[in-house]
Amino acid sequence: MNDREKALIEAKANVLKALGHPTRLWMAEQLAGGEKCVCELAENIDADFSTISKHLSLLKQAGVVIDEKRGKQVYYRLKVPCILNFMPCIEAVLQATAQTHIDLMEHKRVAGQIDVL
Amino acid sequence: MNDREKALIEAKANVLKALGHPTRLWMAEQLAGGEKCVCELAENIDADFSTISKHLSLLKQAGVVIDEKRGKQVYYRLKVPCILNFMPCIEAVLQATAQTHIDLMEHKRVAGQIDVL
DNA sequence: TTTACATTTGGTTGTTTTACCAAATAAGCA
DNA sequence: TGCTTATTTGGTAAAACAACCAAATGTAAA
Repeated sequence: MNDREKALIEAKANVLKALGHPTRLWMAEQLAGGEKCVCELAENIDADFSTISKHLSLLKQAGVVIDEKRGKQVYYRLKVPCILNFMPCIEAVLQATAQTHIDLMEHKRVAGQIDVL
Repeated sequence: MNDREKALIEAKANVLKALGHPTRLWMAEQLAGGEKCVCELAENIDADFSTISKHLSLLKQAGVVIDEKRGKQVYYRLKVPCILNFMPCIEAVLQATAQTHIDLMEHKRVAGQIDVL
């Protein structure tokens, strides 16, 4: 792997990492419905304003959102809306995992191993 | 946001976080081409075997991959192949960011501000 | 049944992330 | 102008992460 490839994969990982936090992912999902100001987002997040601001700034620096100040408020919106197209697939991962757990449990029952635990 | 929604968003963020590391993202991309054993992946990664193993185990715990031991080797594969479908969109984010930088620089030139920096 | 190989686990350390508080900044309004 | 509201920035402590080394495990082959 050469330097260019390495830089590319790092950049991509960085975008995914930005979305890899519950608060930030939630924010991105909210913004999929259109731009919101910080205060609107904050209404539904139980965290300090400064924390919220830092999450937004991280999303911005990762290139996921852009901000625009209008009057007293700052509005954020998704820079590239496709960013949430893959949620169905992420959910499929979760479902596959859940199914694995169910299968495991059912095997246990079949084998009668629950009783001995 | 209720508990169930909270748990769901945390689970989804966890999958994204798992992919949000260059080594792990690279591994996932490799596995998109079919299963590989640890040693095959390791060939192209400059890190301790134990580090590699831990990255794989994190991907597994996030539900992104599954492993199977065959003989002396352990083979990993993507559990839900769609997981990489969104790379084009991630790349679009990077490109949008790059474009912003280019625009910024061009404005600077137009305004002749480079000289005064 | 030793020996060698492939991989994982446990422990440690340095780095990064996250959250909070307090203080700074920026804009509109009295 | 001075006040209030909206948001960001700086500092700090606690938690999580990533990498390494050494040691353990499981499997195959000698």
